[in-house]
Amino acid sequence: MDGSNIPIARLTLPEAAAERLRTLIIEGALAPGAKLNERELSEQLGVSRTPLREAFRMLAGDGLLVQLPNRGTQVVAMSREDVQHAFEVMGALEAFAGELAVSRVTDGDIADLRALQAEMEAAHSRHDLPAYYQINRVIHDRLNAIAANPVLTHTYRTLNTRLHALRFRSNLNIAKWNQAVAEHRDMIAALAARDGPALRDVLIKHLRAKQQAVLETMNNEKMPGGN
Amino acid sequence: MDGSNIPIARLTLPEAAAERLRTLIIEGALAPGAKLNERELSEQLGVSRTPLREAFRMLAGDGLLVQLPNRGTQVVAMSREDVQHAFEVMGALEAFAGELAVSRVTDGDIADLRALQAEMEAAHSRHDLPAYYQINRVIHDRLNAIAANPVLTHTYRTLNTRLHALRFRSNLNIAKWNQAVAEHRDMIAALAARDGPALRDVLIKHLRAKQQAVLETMNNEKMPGGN
DNA sequence: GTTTGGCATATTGTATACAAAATGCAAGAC
DNA sequence: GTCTTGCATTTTGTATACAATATGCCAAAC
Repeated sequence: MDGSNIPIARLTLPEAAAERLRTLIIEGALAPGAKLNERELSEQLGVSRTPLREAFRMLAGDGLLVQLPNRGTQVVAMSREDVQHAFEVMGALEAFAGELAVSRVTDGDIADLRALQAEMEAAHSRHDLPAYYQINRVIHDRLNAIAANPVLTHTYRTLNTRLHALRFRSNLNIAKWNQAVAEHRDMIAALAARDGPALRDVLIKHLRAKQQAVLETMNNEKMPGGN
Repeated sequence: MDGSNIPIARLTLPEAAAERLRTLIIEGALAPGAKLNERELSEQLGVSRTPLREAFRMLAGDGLLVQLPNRGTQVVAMSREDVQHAFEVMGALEAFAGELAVSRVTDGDIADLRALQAEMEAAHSRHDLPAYYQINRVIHDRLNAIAANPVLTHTYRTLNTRLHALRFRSNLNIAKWNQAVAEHRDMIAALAARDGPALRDVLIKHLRAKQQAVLETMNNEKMPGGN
């Protein structure tokens, strides 16, 4: 016996509801700050309020929702400061992932990453933004996988999701895009050279650029001083 | 008007239940791996199953409980690897907190920390372990406060709670205790000197020592290879 | 005109009832 | 004796009913 200890996935209603809500939030169908009416939403999702409320608790734990006692639940609306703080922590986490990756990376991993990098550059040169984002995500996930620390991966993922909830197709102008691709090249080079400190620097710089782009998007969308 | 936007605290039942459970888990009254029967526990806590289940969801999000669909909820039982991974991430987070703190610390902060350090050394020299732990916690919280990044603080706290759940009054022998106190001295010195890299090193070393102590405790308590 | 108080309504919080699934045991087959 | 099968029981999952709280409106007071 031993079916690999992985029972076939059967989502419970709260989990399914949470999954659905997560998507709605990230895609922006549920806007930041939006108040969620339990009865209404439960009817829309076709579940009763009980599992929906459990879904709320899960997403609140992930920082995607905010719950106020007796006043309901709303989609989190991150302030400029929140975004700054989150990106700072992301930077620290990814830098650490880089360090771990340096100590564990194999030549095979590097070959894989180089292949992905080539794909990314192809997407870049044909100006295919969606494909670029897609590969970008794969590369960062891959780095985390090489670091081989599930706690780190989970923490990173949770924070990243919260940031995605800003539906930040950030205004990535050509100059920034070029820079990002170049940083990715540096990243793989540092990893291939097993140069931890260099990788740290690249990753932190990379994250800071992303942060900058998102903050600029926020500035364009809402008035300064706003929430 | 502005009552500082802080409404007077009125805990809802799920929150109160979660709080209580958290304490029970950390104090070890609910042992790692223990299965939690909903009906039984709800009767013991004097609430119905509905709010208790919401409490379960919250604590699962914090990583203190594990929920298996249709098989109930149990207290998390961290493996050796889990502990290693968690400590690694804690180290990265605390090192980053140190960096931030260096850039923001005031002379007043340092005076406060020196006072706390003196208290800690007093507790150390009269072999008062509980007092030592208490002050130790205050100091680390203080460092986080100086870093002034709420996202970082929250992430750190969550992880730290999970580790506390190991009920690790780790076997802190005299040599290790001496070393820990010395590291704290170095920590404050590096902070006072505004030396970020030095503080990083001290904090990571400090965390590694803690990790070591906890892992040794685990080795003594259970058989190797075990969960 | 502004503020206060009270009521009607809407919404969240909690308990309970019912449904579905898992568990354990016992009887039968081999 | 061991393995399977089916049933009774327990436990978790979900819906719904009821309670408590918040919200919004309107009237009355100043």
